Amino acid sequence: MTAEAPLPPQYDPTGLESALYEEWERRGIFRPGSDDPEHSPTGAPGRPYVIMMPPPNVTAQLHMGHGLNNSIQDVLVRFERMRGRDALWLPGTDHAGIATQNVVEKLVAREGKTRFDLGRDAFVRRVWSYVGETGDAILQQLRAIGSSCDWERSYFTLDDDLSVAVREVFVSLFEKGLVYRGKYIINWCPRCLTALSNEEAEKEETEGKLWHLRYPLEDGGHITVATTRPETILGDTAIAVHPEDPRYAGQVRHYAVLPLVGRRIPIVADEAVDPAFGSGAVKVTPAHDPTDFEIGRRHHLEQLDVMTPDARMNDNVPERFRGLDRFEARKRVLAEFEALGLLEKVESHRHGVGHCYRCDTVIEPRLSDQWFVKMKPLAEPALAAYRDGRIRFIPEHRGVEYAQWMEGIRDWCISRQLWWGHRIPVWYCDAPGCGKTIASRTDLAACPACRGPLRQDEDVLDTWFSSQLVPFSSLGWPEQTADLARFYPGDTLVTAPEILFFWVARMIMAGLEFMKQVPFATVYLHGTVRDTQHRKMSKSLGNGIDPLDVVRLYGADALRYTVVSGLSVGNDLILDPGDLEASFAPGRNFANKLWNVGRFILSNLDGPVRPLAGEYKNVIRKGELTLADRWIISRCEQTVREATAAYERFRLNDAALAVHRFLWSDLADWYLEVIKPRLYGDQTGGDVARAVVTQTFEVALRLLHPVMPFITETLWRRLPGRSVEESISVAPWPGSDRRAGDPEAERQFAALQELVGALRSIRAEYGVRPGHTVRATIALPGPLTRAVIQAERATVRSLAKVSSLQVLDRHADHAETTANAVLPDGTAVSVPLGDLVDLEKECARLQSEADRLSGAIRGQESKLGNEQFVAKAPTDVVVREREKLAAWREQAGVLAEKRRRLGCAV
RNA sequence: GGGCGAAUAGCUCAGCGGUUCAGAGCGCCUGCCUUACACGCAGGAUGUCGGGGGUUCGAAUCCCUCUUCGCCCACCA
Repeated sequence: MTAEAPLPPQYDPTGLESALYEEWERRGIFRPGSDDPEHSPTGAPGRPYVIMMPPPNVTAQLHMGHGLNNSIQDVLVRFERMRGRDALWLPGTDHAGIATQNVVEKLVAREGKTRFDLGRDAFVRRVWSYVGETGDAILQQLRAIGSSCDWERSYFTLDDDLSVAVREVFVSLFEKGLVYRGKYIINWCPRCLTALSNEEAEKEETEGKLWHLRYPLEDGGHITVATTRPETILGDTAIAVHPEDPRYAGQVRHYAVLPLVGRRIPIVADEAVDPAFGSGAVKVTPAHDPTDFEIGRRHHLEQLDVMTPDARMNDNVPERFRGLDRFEARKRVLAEFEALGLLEKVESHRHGVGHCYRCDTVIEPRLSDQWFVKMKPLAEPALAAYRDGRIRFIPEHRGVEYAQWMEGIRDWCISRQLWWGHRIPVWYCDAPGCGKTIASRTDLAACPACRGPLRQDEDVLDTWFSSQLVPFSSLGWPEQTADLARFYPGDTLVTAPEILFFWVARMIMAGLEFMKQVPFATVYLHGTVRDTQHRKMSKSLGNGIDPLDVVRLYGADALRYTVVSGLSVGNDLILDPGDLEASFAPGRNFANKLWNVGRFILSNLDGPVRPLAGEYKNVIRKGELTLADRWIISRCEQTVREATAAYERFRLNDAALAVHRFLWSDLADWYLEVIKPRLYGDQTGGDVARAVVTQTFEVALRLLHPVMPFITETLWRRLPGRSVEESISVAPWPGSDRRAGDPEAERQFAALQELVGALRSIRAEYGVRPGHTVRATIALPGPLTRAVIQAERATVRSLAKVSSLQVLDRHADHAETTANAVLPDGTAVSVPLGDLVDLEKECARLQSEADRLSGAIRGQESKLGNEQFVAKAPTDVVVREREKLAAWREQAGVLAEKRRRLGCAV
C-alpha cells in the first residue's frame, strides 16, 4: 500500500500486518545497538532493557497461553524501546527433553517401532531431523502477533554454545560438591521410563481408599496396618510403630509374617510414624516409598524392589504376581487378603497422588541411582535476593510462594533416563582397581588415571537444567562476550505462575551462583487463559483458541488489545473458544474505530495544512484555542500521564483503557463532532482544529503503539510531517507537558456535555426525528453553563440539533408545551415541542426527577446536620458536601418552579 | 495439614490511602444507514458491591466470622 492510496472504510489487517512486520524486521528495528542511528537519535545507545522470552518448546504450536505471554512482553519491550532504552527481547526455543522425545516416539510407533528398535544414535538423529523440520515454527508464529524480538540472537537450548554452558555449570557444581550421585527414592514415570523432579510430579487430590490389613504375628495374634498401595506389600521388609505408642510397646523387636509371601519381618520403632493415623502401625517398603526408605536406612532394612521400570511386578515377588501391572497386582493382593480373612476394613481416603507432568501417568516412587543438585546453598542467596528487594514479584503475593518454596527446598533430581537432551558429562572407569568417576568439560576417551577405557553416563539432564542458564548462556557465557557484558543482568521476566519453580526460581539461583547477580529485577506472573467454564485451555479438552485464527479474522492488534485490556493483575483471562467474535470484539471494534478516526482526520487534512512543527504551546500561545481545543489538549495530557504511569507499573490494562477512553469517548465522540463545522467551513478556526486534532491523535497513537503496533504505525506514517521512512516503533515516548493541563476547560466542557446530553435526552424521550431541529431555551444559566454558551454556542446547537438557542435570566414562559430538564448547576432547559409533549407524562418525569433529588437532599441534610460529621470530617470534605447540598437545593427549586409553571399537580 | 488469593450489573472485570464510587467492555431495550466508522451513532434499563457481625460521623472500600470458588506448599502410610 502506498502512502497515497485511500484507506478503505473497514479496517482489514490482512497483508498489512505481515508486510509491516517484514519491513520492521528488515530494517532491524527490533535489534538493540547503537550502530543503527534510527535507534538512537542522540547517537548514544540508551540504557539496555532486557527481557528473556520463556523459550517455547521446540515442537510447540502457538496457543493462547503463548499469545498472552508474548503480547505482554512485547508491550513492555515496545514501551521501553520508545522511552529510549536499548531494548533486547531475546527469543529462543527449548529442546524440552521428555515432551519432544515423546512426540518423536509416537511418530516412530506409527512405524510399529520403539526407540529401542532404532537405538540411541539413530533415534537422536531422528529427533534432530524432526526438530529441523518443525522447529522454530513457533518463532515464525510469534512474528504473526507482532513480537518485536531480536531474531538474530535467537538460540536453541541444545546449540553447541549453550551446551558448553551446561557442561561448565554441571562440572563446576560437581567440583564444588553441589552435584552428587546417589541411590534414593525418586519420582518415576513408568510410561516415560525416566526419573522426574519433585516439581515434575504433580500432586492431584484423589478420592482413594485406605485398606486396613492384618499381618499375623509370629507370637500369635496379628497387627493391623493401613495402606493406600497394597501392591507394595510384596516388598515390605518391616512394620514400624511409634516408639512411645503403648499399644505396640510389647511388640517392638518381635516379628510378623508377611501374608502372601511368608517373609518374616521385624517390628521396629520409629519417630516417623504418626500414632494417630490409621492403626498406628505402618508397613515399611523401603524400595517404594520415601518415608519408608528413610525408616529402612535407620533400621538397616532390606530394600526389596518389587517392580520393573514399567511398573509391573518383578521376580522378587511370588510367581503368581510376576508380570502383573501394579494396579492388577493391587486387586490380586486385596483379593487374597480378603480370602484369608485378613482384610479388616476399607475406608475412603483423600490424598495427593503424583502424576507425570508430561503424560499424566501415576508416578511410582522408585529406588534408583540418580544425579542430584544440593539446593540449600544455592537457595539461600536466592532467598536473600527476594528479602532485600533485588527481586520483586508482580503480583506481590507471589513472592510469598517463592520464599516458602525456597525455604523448604529439596535436592533436585537432574538425571533423566532419556536420549534427547544434554548427556551427563560424567565418565566411569571400570578398570579394576581404578573405578574413577570423572566429570569433564570435554569429552574423554580414556581414563586420565589409568588410561583404561571409559564409559559415559547414559542419562541426560533435566531440560530445566539448561533453561535455568538462559539469562546468561544465551548471551555467550561462559565466554565473556560483549553481549554478556551489556545485557546481563536483564530487567523483566514475564511468565505464567506454573513455571515459577521449574524455571524462574532456578534462574535466580543459577544467576546468583554463576554471575553473582540476579538475572532480572522484576518477575511479572500473569494469569492463565481459561474458557467460560474456567477450565484451563488445553488440546485434550479441545477448548483452545488458536491465536493465528484470531489474527486471520481480526488481526494481531485486535488480539493484543483484547488480551491486554482484559488482563487484570493477578487474575486469569477468560475467553470463549465457542465464540471468537464475542471474545475478541473489544479489540476488533477498537481497531476499526481507530482506523476510522484516522481516516476521518487524514481526509480532512486535504489542501493546505498548517505546519504542525512543535508542541501544543505553539498553538496555545496564539490564543486561538476554543474551549473544546483546550479541553481535548488537557485530556490528552492527562492520558499521557495516566498511560505512562500505568505501563510503568505493569498495569497494562489500565494503560490500554486510558488510551481507549481518550480516543473513543473523548476524541471521536466529542472532539471530532465538535470540530466538524470548523473543518467543513473555511474559518481560521479550521486550521487550529486541524492542528489540535492531528497533534493529540499523534500523541495517542504513540501511547497505544505498544499494544497495537500495526495499526498505529500505519496511521502514524500518514500524518503530516511523517513519512514511511520513519517508524513509530522508535519514535520518542510522549512527554508530559504541564502547561497542557487545563482544569477550567475540563470543568466547562463537562458542563457542555451535560447540556448537550440533556437536550439529546429530551429529543429521545419524545421521539423527535433525528433530522429535525428544535428550539431550546436556557433559563437561569449557572456560571459554567453561561460560560459554555458564550464559548461554544454553535457547538451546542450543532451537537443537539438546535435551531435557536435562547438564553434567559428568568424562568421561561412558553406558549407551547415544553419538555424540560434542570442541569446540576441549576440551569433550566426547556424545549417547546407542542403536541409531542404529553403534559401528564412530562409532569411525571419531572416528578420522579424531583423525588430522586429530594431524597438525595434529605440524606445530605442529615449528614451535614450530624455534628459529629461536621466536627470530625476533614474541612474540605465538609465544604464540598455543603456545596453539593446547595447545588441540589438550587436544582430542586428550579425544578419545582418549572413544574408549577407547567401546571403539574403537586 | 499449613500458606495465599478471589467473591461488585446477564458475562468478563475496574473501583479497596473512607465521604461526587456504584463504573467499563460485551450482552440487552428504543430510535437512527446523520457525507470516518452499523465492527457505528444517540438515548435507555440492570447491581440490598457473597451472608452475618464490628469499628467509624461515614464502609464494595478497614477488622472479625461464615459460605463458596481458586492457587501454592506438605513423607500421615
